[in-house]
Amino acid sequence: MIRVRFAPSPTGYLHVGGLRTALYNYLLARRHGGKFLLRVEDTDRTRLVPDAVDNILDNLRWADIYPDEGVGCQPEGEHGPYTQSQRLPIYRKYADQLLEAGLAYRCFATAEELAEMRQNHGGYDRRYRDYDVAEAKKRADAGEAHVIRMKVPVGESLEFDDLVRGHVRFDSNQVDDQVILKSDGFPTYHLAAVVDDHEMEITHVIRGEEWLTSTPKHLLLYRFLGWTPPRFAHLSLVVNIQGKKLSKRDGDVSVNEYREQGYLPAGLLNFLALLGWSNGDNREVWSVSDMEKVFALERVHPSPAVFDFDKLRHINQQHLFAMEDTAIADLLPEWFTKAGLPVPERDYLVRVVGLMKQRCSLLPDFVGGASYFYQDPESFDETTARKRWKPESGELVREFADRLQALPGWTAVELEASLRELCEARGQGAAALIHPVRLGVSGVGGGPGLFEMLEVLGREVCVRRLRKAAEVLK
RNA sequence: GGCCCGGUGGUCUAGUGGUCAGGACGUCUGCCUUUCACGCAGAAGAUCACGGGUUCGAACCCCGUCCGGGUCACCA
Repeated sequence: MIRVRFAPSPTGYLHVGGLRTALYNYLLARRHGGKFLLRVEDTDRTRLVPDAVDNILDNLRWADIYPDEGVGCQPEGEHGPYTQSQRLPIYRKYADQLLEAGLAYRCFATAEELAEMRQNHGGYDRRYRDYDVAEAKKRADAGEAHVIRMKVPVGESLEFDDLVRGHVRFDSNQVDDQVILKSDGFPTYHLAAVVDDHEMEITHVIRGEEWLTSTPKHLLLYRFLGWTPPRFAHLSLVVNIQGKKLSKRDGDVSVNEYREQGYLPAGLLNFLALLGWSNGDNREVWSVSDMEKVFALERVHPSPAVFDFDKLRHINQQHLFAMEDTAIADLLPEWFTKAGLPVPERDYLVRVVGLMKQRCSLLPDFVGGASYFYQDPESFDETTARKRWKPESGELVREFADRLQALPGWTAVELEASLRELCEARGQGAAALIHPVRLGVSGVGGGPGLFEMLEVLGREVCVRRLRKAAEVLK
């Protein structure tokens, strides 16, 4: 049984790169009928962000890639607790075990000493590695602050087969005697992750490339503890156009921001999946449930990927196009509320969606980008007015408004017939009225087919707006 | 700087010895249309980072170089 985990640290909000990592983990679990767990790695008390866990949970729920086990589940599961700060005795136990086995040692170097070592010879000089054990214990028992470091063997080759990068080899001489238990009694990432991954029976560790170089330490820890390591898959980073790790300076990096801009979770997820994964068949539009059926780490490739906003928008639009008008309409009320507009009646909204769908790529496009369906235009686009509003337009529009007032039916077909009839009677081409009417009724030069638009808008609204436009424009 | 990973049009990618190097986004052109968009048709855009090999034949295999990134914390 495959068991994978997404293990964010609550030092900030969920990042798009984090969501991609979570997605790949989730997909692998689904593909093989395994379990996807969520573990919170909060061992750094200095960087904790109070509502980070809530944010991560909330965004995962939004994306619908919710864990099967762990934080956020009710109950959490049998391998808990899944929050590292609640597992301190466990880490302590293993640290002690390593101490007793002589695979780790107490180190009393102060922050000042370490800073000096870094300056002078570029790293910890292992000064306590061979320090007398009894003496060290005595100092520790006396309450002296210290950390526990792992005793990394000298001159060994540490290698493993990464599922996305292939064979990777490190020289143990490059690995420092990593701190595994801090002086505050909390474990570092290295110990905590290894212990938890083992105890939680994780089979595949899928994480970002930034962890690649610490994998040899983890391998050593597994060996020291007598455990079999899981398989590893190191994902490339999501980078900006300059090739650097995507950061706040590059714009929107937290999932929240995409959510607030009105991207569909399906669109964001699809786009993120494509940043490093492809099925090899030229298909690009995928639902999560379709990806679940075919996802394979072998098809994830190792080079970094640039986050391309245009492509994201396009993928999102594809998902929008694939949705039923009613389903889109169901998502819209909150966007009206956000825009400070009353929520239109549902049937009306569904009709608007039908007309606007091809013209929208984000949810708020149906609101702000179609405002004339909900409010009379406050102004008329100047460029369009200059181009389309002729001296005789006012009179023509006024006449058309009168006709609409009296028109027996109100279908697009009847509206069109009426307009063309009037134009013919006045010796004008239809365009002479079509464009001014569009401008008058919507305030802008583009939009859905005019007659469908008038039909949806309704008689009263059209007549009112046209009369107003004929007055205002000249 | 040491170590590690990466390198196919601007971007995401397909491709593991023989194809005109395929697809998508974006860009441009045309068609459609009452407009915008969608859609359709087409175009431009790649010395497959570079240099050596191996081979009858390399984007694909080997070596070197360059460039980019990651990592070297009592952060994850």
